[in-house]
Amino acid sequence: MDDRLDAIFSALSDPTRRAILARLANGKATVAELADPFELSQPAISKHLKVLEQAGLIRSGREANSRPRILEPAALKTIADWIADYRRFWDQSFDRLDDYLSKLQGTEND
Amino acid sequence: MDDRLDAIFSALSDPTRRAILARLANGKATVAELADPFELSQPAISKHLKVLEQAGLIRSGREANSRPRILEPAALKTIADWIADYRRFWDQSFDRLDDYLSKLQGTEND
DNA sequence: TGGCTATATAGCCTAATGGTTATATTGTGA
DNA sequence: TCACAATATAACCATTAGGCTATATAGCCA
Repeated sequence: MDDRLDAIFSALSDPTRRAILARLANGKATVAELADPFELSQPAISKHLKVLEQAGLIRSGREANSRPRILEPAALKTIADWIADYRRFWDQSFDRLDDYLSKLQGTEND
Repeated sequence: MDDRLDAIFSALSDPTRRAILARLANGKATVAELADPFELSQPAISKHLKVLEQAGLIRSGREANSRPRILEPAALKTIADWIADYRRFWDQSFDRLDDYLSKLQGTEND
């Protein structure tokens, strides 16, 4: 688990990779499409994609001639959960919020 | 802002540094106390602390002969906010939750 | 099948990271 | 003030990361 957190946080520590994730939040995209906004070489982008994929933040698809990437939200949830343990330090209303969530699960989520 | 995110995510990508934060979640601690659980040299810990401090995740105090560290939650909130933009991808009840938060701000937070 | 398109891999370079030991700095208290 | 305790800094080393160019691979289509 420590290793997963290492990989995910490390992957997110690069602005190019975060920008790639932001792009993928709008839907799947090919490597060429993902590379387009940057002044980096294609291999550099492929490397970034490999880092993201190994961290579990994205997945590769298969479509005709291309290998489109899609977002893999579970990895982001992993670190969101990690951060949640610290939430009480900055969010005073967190306890009430947590109560609400429990109720929501019990009453509406069926 | 990109630079801040870089620094914070990068600081969090190391398990030693995350363990240090976890320790500081229980309250302030001296460098010696923070170093104790690890088999690392004292300078190695000081380096980690410097990384955490430069990322804004901790602060140094001054107390007699020692320089105790304390948690600085704002930096964690910074990345929590970043992740929040992706929350919809894994949390279906997020929209309702968001509504609730707005109401909470308006009615109870005074 | 041959060539084009899309992407991946290899090999190289430089800079940054994380560790070490040795040493400097700073404050406390006898 | 002197010595010790707590911490920081310096100098060094090995590994990793992120970039590049050149080249390999894989699938589609004429």
